[in-house]
Amino acid sequence: TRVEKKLSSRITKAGVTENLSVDEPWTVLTHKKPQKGWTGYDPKTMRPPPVAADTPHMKFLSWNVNGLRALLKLESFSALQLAQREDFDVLCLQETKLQEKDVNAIRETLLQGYDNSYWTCSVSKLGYSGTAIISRIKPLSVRYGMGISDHDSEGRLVTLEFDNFYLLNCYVPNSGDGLRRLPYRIGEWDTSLGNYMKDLEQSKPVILTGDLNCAHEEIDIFNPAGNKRSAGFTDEERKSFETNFLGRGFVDTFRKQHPNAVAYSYWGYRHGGRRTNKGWRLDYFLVSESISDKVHDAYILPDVGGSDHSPVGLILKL
Amino acid sequence: TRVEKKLSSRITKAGVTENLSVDEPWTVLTHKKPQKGWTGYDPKTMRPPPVAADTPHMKFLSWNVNGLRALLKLESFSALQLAQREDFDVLCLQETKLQEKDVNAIRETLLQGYDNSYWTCSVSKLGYSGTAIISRIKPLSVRYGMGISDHDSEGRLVTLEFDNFYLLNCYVPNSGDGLRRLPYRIGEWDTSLGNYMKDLEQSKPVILTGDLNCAHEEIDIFNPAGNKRSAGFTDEERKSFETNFLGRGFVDTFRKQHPNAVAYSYWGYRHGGRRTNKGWRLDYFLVSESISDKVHDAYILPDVGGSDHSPVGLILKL
DNA sequence: CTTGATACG
DNA sequence: CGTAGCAAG
Repeated sequence: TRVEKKLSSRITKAGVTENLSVDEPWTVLTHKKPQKGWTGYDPKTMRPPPVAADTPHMKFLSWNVNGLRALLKLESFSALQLAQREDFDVLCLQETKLQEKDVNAIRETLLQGYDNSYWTCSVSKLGYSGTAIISRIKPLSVRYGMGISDHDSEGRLVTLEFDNFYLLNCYVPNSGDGLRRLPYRIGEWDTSLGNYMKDLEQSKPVILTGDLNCAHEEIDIFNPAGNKRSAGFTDEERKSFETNFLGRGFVDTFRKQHPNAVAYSYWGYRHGGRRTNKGWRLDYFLVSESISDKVHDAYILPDVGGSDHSPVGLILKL
Repeated sequence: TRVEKKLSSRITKAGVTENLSVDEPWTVLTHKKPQKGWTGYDPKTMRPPPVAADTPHMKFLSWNVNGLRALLKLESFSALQLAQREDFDVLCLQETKLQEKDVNAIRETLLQGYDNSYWTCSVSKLGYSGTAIISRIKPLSVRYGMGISDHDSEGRLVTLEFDNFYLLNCYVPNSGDGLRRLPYRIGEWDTSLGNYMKDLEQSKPVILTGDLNCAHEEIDIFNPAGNKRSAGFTDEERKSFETNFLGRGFVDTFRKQHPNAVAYSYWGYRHGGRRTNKGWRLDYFLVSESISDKVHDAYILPDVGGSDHSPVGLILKL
């Protein structure tokens, strides 16, 4: 079964593998061309420019892996190689789909050099949702969930406290087929999360990363008109995104850095979305306004395969 | 997904493929050596001796395919090649795991030259059980089930009437984990099936083939001592096999032909059973005593892969 | 289309 | 270990 998986990945995801070949998705990008004063990442390598050697900074990667065990079975994927190539300090994962009983075995083998890892699993539905933060640096404190039992049974949120900020890794509930969960998502989850972030912000700036399950604007989705009633692009979710996050002082770092970039972080498996770049930008780094000018770059790594999402990155000057 | 399946089959089932390479399973066989007057099949090719050109006969193959759609996806499997190689007149399948809605598409593409096919599916549990008979010759009549509604909802039995016999293709209920279904299996199914066969026998001889889910004697299983409480080798099932079938005048054709052959037709996937020949003989051709001397040969084709069972064969002189 | 849990073998 | 249906995305 291992071998089978690995071969299939090679076959079906050819070109979106570890060798960083620049594939379709990027060719239709309309990033601003690099120009004098450009701070964005290189549209050819899709990697950010180096940070000056004397500038203290931290590098974050955030990735909805759509099942961590499946990812780790892929021959085309190596966590170690990803770490060496991207050199992140902190890795945030969403949709690990792990059960509590599987966490220990995985945490110990996943990544050497990142000895601080914090995992949360859905206790209501096994093998569903699940998030984790894996860090080189030991945080000052850890919190699982937001302290509201209605929102904390699906392993969707981990908060780490560092010296200069809180880092929140979140997998926002999908509104689901027929938008059955839209009321919960908008009326309860998003508002509670916004409140929780504002609470934390009273002591330190906040970074929220993860799959926020909302493509904010038309530029963030391949077919805006056709998806007005699709989970993740309803007016309600987009409005909620603005009201609860942007309107409360959190900055969409990628969009701020790359105002005109058509760049996606998710491509559904269903209709060859990745091949045809029928994507959505659902994965974010939002930061408190007070630290938004410390962003060296926010970026997306669409060449990293193994999931229906690609990782997104943030480099923050300290 | 197609490609994936096919590759995996090549890899995991190497050696048990279409090229008829004689693999492990057979090397420990203790068939009687071919000798003067030997009528059994060649232990090297595992195929029966030819029938004299002027002897009218029919050739039957019977196979628990463990999911027909999965089998047909395998690159290593071709129904046409199987038909050409084995030249059967009638093919009986068990555990097709088809739903009614999938039958038509499959029946039309499965085998040219075998235009008479009769399919039955479980209506109680979708994708469970299911049997079929595929024939060159058009039968005189067809019957699905045995006319007892308690036993007819899982698509386990098809009866075809030919000129000189009834052919029953059956997938006997597995007694299940913890032997939870043993009482039903013994007390209801086996007895009802025996009665049904005796009823039919009043008009014509009967042939029963299929996965009878019982290894009759110690010789029919790799580890008799360790499986005394395993479904398929309990004393209750073995006794029922004798009482309801052998004791009522139906002959185990393979065992009659090859009294000392250690030969299996099933190897569980769970512990590399096929590789190590940890097998069971669960698949049979039983025939009415009145035609038991018309058996040219009964045999097993352990070199045919793609399922946890191998096909079994019968050649009957007419 | 893909993951994972579950039933069944 | 493997097939299949199911929920979920």
